[in-house]
Amino acid sequence: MTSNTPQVNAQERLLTAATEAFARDGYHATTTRDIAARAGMSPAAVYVHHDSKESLLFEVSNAGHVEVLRTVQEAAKKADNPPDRLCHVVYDFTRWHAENAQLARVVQYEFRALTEEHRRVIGNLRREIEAVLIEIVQAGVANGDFTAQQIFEVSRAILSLGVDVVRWFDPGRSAKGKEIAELYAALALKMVGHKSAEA
Amino acid sequence: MTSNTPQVNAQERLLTAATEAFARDGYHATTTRDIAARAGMSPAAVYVHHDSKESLLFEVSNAGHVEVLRTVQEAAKKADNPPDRLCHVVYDFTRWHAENAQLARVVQYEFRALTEEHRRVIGNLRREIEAVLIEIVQAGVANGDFTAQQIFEVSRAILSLGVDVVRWFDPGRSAKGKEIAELYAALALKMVGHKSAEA
DNA sequence: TTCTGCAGTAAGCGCTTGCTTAGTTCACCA
DNA sequence: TGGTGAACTAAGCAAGCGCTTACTGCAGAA
Repeated sequence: MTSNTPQVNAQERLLTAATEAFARDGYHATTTRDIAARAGMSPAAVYVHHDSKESLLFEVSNAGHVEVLRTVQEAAKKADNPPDRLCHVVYDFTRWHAENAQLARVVQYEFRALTEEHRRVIGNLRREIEAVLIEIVQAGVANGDFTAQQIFEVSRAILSLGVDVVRWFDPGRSAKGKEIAELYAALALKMVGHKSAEA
Repeated sequence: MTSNTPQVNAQERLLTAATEAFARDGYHATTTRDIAARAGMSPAAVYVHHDSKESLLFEVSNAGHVEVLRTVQEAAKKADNPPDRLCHVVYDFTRWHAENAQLARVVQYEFRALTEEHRRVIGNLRREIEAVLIEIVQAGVANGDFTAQQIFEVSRAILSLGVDVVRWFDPGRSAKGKEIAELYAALALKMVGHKSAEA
């Protein structure tokens, strides 16, 4: 790849640059000049492809949330009994947050920087993501696999584990994402009161 | 209290104003003019009492972390067997995050806005807070109360529950802090593999 | 060869930022 | 009464912000 060959198109390069910058410094501490420099362009080039700094954030956040939703929805299809479905969802959810640390950081920490309208869109995606987990816990309680009393609260607590990974995870120094994901899947089973979840 | 009577001294008023503003908008989106206005002063008055915007953040963050550390240390003294100590620590830690939502938000979300030097100070406090939990889990595993294999990882996961409360907790609409704290204490017992933790 | 339109830039506008300066007010004390 | 120091402010500076404008270079169509 020679110096003049663009690696990918400019729009995609800007989204990658924005993700890196927002993850590193946070939305408000990132300048449009930072983003442009990371993408190898002049500050004005940002506005050739995107309406505003906030719309750049929205595109990143939206893409990230869609990825998470798709990830948990597909995980939920990997088994048909609640305990195994729960394990797959928690495992994939957690692993996604560890292995996509930068994007995950933007997804989880920059919600409040969005405009009210964009917050509504992202809020709906978040509710869909939660719903996948809640539905599994409900099914497990209904058929006697789980003994949890407070379905919504326990579901949210399980998601908290994965979400909080982005706060402390360090790709270099932490355990591998797979290992954390495996542990959290096992913890999730215990939290919902799965029969054989005490080892 | 008449119009001219200051409610508390100016320095304290500024810290309260900063906490509110940082919690609402985040550090980088808060202006020193916001803070001054909330404290009922001119923008310049901030600098009579504090060196910089960042030092204001540090004072708030430091005070918050010290409160958390004291809270968990005192909770750990409320019992002498690991299961009860774990319950007290998780209960008080979680409840603190719910009932001090604004301060907790600054504590958990603005760490990266601190200077490197201040991050070191706060980092040490965070390690002390974690250590209280880890010590209890270790003691419980040592004496056979708990069966957890990965002590550090499980301890951090338990803290994640309380930390993540600040992301979704809404004093008006969520359940009471006490109820969440009680649930999380029970979940913590299950997570460490406490014998009678399956209900 | 001329025209069209898109990608990109240099320059900079209007505004806001954190913070400073020079000055005022006022309680307190010798 | 006059002096001192602390609390506070009006005004504003230098720098940086998001974003715009007016322009250039160039690939492809006519």
